[in-house]
Amino acid sequence: MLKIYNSIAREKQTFVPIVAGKVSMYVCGMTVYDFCHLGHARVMVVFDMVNRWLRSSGFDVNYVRNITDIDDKIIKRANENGESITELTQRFIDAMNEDSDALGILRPDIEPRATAHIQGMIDMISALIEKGHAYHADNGDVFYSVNSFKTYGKLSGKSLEDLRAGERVEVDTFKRDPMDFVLWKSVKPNEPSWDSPWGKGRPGWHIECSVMSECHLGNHFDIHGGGQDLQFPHHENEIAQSEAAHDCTFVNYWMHNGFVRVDDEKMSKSLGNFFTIRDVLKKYDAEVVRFFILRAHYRSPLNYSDKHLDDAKQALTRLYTSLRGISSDAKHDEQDVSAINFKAAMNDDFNTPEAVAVLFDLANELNKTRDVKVAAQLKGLANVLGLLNRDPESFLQAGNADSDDVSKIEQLILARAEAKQAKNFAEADRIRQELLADGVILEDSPQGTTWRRA
RNA sequence: GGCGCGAUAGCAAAGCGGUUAUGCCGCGGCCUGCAAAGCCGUUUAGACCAGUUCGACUCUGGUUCGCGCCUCCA
Repeated sequence: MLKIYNSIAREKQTFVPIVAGKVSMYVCGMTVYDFCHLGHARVMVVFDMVNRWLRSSGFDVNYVRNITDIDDKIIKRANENGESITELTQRFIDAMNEDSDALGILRPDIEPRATAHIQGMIDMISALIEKGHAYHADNGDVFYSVNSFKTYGKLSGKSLEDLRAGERVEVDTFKRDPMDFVLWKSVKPNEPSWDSPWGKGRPGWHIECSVMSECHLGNHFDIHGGGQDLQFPHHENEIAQSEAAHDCTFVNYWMHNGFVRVDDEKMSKSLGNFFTIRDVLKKYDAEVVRFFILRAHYRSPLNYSDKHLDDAKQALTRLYTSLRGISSDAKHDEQDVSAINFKAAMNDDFNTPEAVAVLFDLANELNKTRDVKVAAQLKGLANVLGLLNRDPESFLQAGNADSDDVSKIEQLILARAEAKQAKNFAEADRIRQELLADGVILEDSPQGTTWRRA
């Protein structure tokens, strides 16, 4: 029985899908005006893990992750770069896909783009106006009237009074209430626009997700995910829009992943303390990054530093080392105690740290027994998390741009073998040290010498 | 100011009202020409103060500290 921590209920709840055996899941994806950073990596990896676990539990999953390809920052960046919005967004969609592929993320079933759903947004906004939930203001914008939605604030636990009392509510004279948010922005010079009943303009941010989820998953679906920072106002506003437009519950389970932090502060664009995925991948193997994310619980904060990545690398190396020299398939036995423990952990709100601990228990058992069945168990369970898919040697020997090339390493190993043969241990040790200085560790065994990178 | 989350060993990170989490690091041993890896053993816990209980890291209350949201953000 899968339990999910439901943000809107603030507790773990047993997951019951709307349609037995099927799961409809929508995750807020990227705004494509720049490279993805580690915070984005976390959302992608976390919901990829959720997607994989649901599928391996037998659910027929329909996973939708949107792409926001029109918004203020995109327009601004395109103008700065002197390129078209289409060029800019396509460039960063391509980059996002490269990063996501590197991290071993399965593509969502559908990746809708906001600009392909303008008509749907116009339709929903019209419906909201008709029902008295939105109004066309004097400045030409269309606003959502938060007062018209009695349960506004139920997701984030905020009340309109408290929000209005907050210090940071910006005053906009065209709004009926300071908390009203924009559904449609009237056109401004040098901005893209679409025709609408309210004149030329473009959509506000929140409406796209209400429309794209409706289009691909219907008015009412199972899981909606995203980073914690989207809980308010984005997801709160989505609920207001969708539930007002459809008169039914929008989403059954809300999932929010925790932040990636740097020095105990949230990694974010505005703070400027972010690391792009591609920069991190220059230094660390993508699987190490994936493992680093998965060994923490998805709702916990995750501190990023080289030290923590190094630690994750060491740990993952232990798993791969245990698999060295054993060829097995990646099929696990569901009845084995390890699979039972793994499943219990994953079904407890996707407790990947505990699931990963099961992998280490198996690695220990494998090191002792060298049993092919244990190897298959380890690989099979790890694969559910998108880990340990590679040949161990290729992981252990993977280098980067400035690594020594393999032929040089093999030559030195050969020379060392000769020295050892001649009992010239001083020379043998000298070669070992020489390679070690270049980050190459040699390991002698009765079958010969193997190597890996530190 | 309003709302919420957290505090676990040297570092990271989970479960659990009483029984080894797990990984890295450290230490001792086995193994090795020497190493590395591995195996065996082992040192470090539960911010603070009360309360509940036969028994609390785990439940309750308070204190302190940290973080997040309330503005674009994954």
